[in-house]
Amino acid sequence: MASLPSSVSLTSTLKFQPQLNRLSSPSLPTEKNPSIPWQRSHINTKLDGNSKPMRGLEYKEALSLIRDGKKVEPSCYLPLLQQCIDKKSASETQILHAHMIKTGTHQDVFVMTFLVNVYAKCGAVSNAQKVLANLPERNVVSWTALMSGYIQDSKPEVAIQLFVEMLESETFPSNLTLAIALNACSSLNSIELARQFHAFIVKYKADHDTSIGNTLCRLYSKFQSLGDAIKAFQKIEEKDVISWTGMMSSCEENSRAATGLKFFPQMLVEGVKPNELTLASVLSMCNITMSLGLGRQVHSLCIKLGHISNSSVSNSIMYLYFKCGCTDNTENLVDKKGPISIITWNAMIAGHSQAMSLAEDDHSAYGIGVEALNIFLNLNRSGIKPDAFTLSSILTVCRKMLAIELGEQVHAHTLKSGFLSDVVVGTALVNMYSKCGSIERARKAFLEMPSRSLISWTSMINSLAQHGYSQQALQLFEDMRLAEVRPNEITFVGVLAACSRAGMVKEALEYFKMMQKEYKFKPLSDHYGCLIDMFVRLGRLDEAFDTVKKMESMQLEPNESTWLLLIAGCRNHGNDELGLYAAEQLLNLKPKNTQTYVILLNFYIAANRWKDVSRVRKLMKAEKVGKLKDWSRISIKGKVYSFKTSRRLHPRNKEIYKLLDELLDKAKSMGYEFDDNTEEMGVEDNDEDEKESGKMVPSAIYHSEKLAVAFGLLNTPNNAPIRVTKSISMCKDCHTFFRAISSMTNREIIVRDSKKLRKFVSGQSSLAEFGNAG
DNA sequence: CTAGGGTTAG
Repeated sequence: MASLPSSVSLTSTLKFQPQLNRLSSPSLPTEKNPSIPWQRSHINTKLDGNSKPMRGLEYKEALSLIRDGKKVEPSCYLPLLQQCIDKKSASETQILHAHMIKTGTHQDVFVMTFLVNVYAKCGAVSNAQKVLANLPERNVVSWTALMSGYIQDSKPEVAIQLFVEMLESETFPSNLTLAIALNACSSLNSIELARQFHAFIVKYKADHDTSIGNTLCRLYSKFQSLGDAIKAFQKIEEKDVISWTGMMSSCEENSRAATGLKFFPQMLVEGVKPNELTLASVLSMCNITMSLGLGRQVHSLCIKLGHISNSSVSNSIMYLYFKCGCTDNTENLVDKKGPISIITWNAMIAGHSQAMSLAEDDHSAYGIGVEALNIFLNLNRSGIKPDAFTLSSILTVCRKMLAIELGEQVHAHTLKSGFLSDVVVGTALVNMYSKCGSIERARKAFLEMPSRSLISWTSMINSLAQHGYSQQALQLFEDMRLAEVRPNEITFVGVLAACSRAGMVKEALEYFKMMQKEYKFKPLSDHYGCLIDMFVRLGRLDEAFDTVKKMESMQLEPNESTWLLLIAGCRNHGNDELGLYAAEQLLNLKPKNTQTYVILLNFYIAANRWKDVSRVRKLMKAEKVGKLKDWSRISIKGKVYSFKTSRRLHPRNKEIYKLLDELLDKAKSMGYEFDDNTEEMGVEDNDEDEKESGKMVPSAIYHSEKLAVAFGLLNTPNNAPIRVTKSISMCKDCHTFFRAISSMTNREIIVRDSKKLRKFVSGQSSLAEFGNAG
């Protein structure tokens, strides 16, 4: 038994309202109020042992006696009142209440106390209040019931007021009362008040109690104070499954899934058995952190504990396997007895969509995308209707596959099924169109949205910035602020990118400042990246490098893209010393990476440092660094055709090469000059002969994208745009050549390579550049 | 009273 302090002073602990300061101290347990408040389950508003749910017959008997207006034992009302709670029926409660008054039962304090509880739980707080007012004495149960009622009635402040009155009337709160009071703090969104209650709780050593501790933990989590949540959790003497599950959920809510997962093995070690909710929570965190290994173990645990048939659990596991690209083991997870639920379908599609980002290269990502589309087709064949989750996921798949035609079909589907008004679907459409090269349709989709979220605005701002529409991006940012939508860090990435593309140094620095001063956002690597990019574009390399140093001083490690930006700038503006430094940093950061070596090589080639070129090549050989795969692809009528530089794989290659040669001649006559790059593409060798001859750089005349475009010209209608995707960066010559072709053939040519999207219309080109989000 | 639980957009 917990010992109680000899006197209780609330004035030092609870300072919510001025009147609290006038409180007298509640007295110690008395006959009137005999409970030791923080003993768990000592007081319970539910019926205790002798009033288990009545058997049908007894219940009916009691009911008929009451209907007949006969007097019954007070305890007969209890199961009937319990029924009223279950049904949440205030009117039936009133009928019973009237009967009690008629038969004199309203003198029974115990039954009437319970009646307060019933009214409160049925949402009839005023009735509860009246009953309480007529009671000769109040106890902790009736006070607590009333508080609970007011919370349900969305009047937490009244509940707090009642708590104060309760103390004034020298009634001690039970652990349940305290838990309810804490919930009132939660509803009032007042962490200050919660801390006062917490102090009160600590003072009476109730923080060791399981229910109280659980409640405190969740409360602090809600107030985004995870440290306090963990402290509250640690104070709990007997941590039950709810404590552990709550602690882990709290971590998840506060974006600390990895921390949350650490509690799981501890829980098992302490011998607490996880239930379905625990497992669902753990799996959800596995999904966030992509913990496949742990996920597998949890999977077998779920089977062992018999929870695998729980659909939340099995869908979570399936999602994990798919998103980690691990497609075995998934068959058994689908319940084959009934129709597959839409959530299961969605988990499969979303899993594939996520897996695309992890794929080794674009080619395998494309394959996973095709899988996702097949699942979508099967879903439609099964007769189940796709929902907003399905459509937004599948639009993301289209975005990642750069499949604008498919995206258009899904768009039509969306319109037909009425999900176009869904904000997430609308945002997915904006991004799909933007990434597939159509900023016009992205903008149209954005304007047609009935409502826009922070992410919608951010997507549109970033899209405009990526397509080089800096002014429009900044204007939209101002519109967003006028619409009173609060931007976040990623919005500012778009804003700074817009400034960077347009060389607006002054504005960029202003927004950078605004972000920190007005919005209290700490700059991220991406924000610095935009500034570095801006200085690099302007050839202000010193300032670019200063920005890198500034970034380091802010404890932000420069990343791959930081160094890549610097290297590109140094190559364009001939700063060998800084460029080499950056290249070496990159090599430290990503050793054995093909891209890194190619960059290093190109740097030396451009600087005519041939000794270094051969040194790096030897190093690549010694370290067995792989080569990049180069191919270009074009999709015509749903079929995909792949091309490789200088290869003659396609059955119609004669026509293709003939057309290319013709176009080349014609372009030359119009002033185009072929520029065979000395640039090392680091691509895989086309065949053994070429390797033998030592020809390291295949001629740009027949680069794979040229072959693909020629094939497109041959096989699509005269006015159709030609869309080609390429696995690595496109070279300068192809760029100039496509400008010429677009004017000669009067065709729109769109090429998406690993970094940029280029659009060629009537001899002009426009560029969309995608950062990491692309 | 503590316990929500599968799947969507930057």
